[in-house]
Amino acid sequence: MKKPPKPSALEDHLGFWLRYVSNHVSQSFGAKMAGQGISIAEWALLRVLYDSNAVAPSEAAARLGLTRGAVSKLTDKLVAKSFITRKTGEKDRRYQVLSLSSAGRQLVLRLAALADENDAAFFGHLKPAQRAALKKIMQDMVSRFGLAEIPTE
Amino acid sequence: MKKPPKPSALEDHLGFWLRYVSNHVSQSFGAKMAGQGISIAEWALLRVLYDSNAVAPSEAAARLGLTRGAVSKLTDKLVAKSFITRKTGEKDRRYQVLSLSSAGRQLVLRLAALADENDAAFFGHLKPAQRAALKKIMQDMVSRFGLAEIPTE
DNA sequence: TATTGTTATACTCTATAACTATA
DNA sequence: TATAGTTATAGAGTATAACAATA
Repeated sequence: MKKPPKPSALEDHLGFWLRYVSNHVSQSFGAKMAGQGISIAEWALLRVLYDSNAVAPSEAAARLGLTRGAVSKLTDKLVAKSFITRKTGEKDRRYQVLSLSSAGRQLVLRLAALADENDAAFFGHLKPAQRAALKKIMQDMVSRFGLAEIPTE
Repeated sequence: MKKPPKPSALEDHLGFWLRYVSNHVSQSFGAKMAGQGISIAEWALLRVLYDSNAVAPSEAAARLGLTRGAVSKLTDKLVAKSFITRKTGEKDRRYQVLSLSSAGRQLVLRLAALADENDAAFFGHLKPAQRAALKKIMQDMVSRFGLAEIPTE
């Protein structure tokens, strides 16, 4: 009697476990952001603008790995919520200048605190050495494989 | 002069790095599946059916953390591709019985091999002890936080 | 009534590519 | 022509909830 081949199970893969945990961490984070009326993609854009205020949409798109169209829509939403402003460039009127409003700047501080909180809730129980090792492995992989796109999902 | 507060950066969070890597691993895997004409969600359903052939859609939905509606559509697609069959239950005609066709069974073997390949490509460079530690940490988190939904994305 | 599976509808997120205005 | 931003369209994936068949 021939026994059926036994293909690997989902749980045999490290990628499965990584995704499992990562999905939950992100969902939890997404829920915290949603509680503030902000999507994760919006958060990423806000965070970019906090670091270098006055960024053109095309530049933001490049940094976030999104299309200009996607950034255009994110911008619409954030402008509608008064967290950012959008002005036409002075020298070259094709460009726009995106900047955080002061409400936007405050929001980023609040969201960053939530991000810290979320990370602590999931990883706080690990020993510092474990956290460091985990981070190092992930960062190594990013450079080893030349992984490009930043997670915006 | 008051200096602006410095909120944590995206890269300060372990969750960010986990997602960064996980996204790439999954995208790569998804591309391999797509090469076989199968989505990741379809793959997950196929894999469930391989383990216990003759599963009701509602049961599959429960195992995968999807709605019955979602499973209904996945089933449509897989039946159309002749990888699974769908019969009405004999005892209780409300239930259906989903089973792999022999083509489906072969497909699962092929896909599982691709999954192995994908995992090896990303994690093969790690030392066995590192892989084990990584897996352990992830599994610990799953049980520690009672994370329920299996990743189907 | 309760449950299974189906389906109509909607929503979110994103991409592609055509379009407008500016250069 | 070339580039920035916009927008029309589409597609993937999923949920909600109403529905038909069956129990």
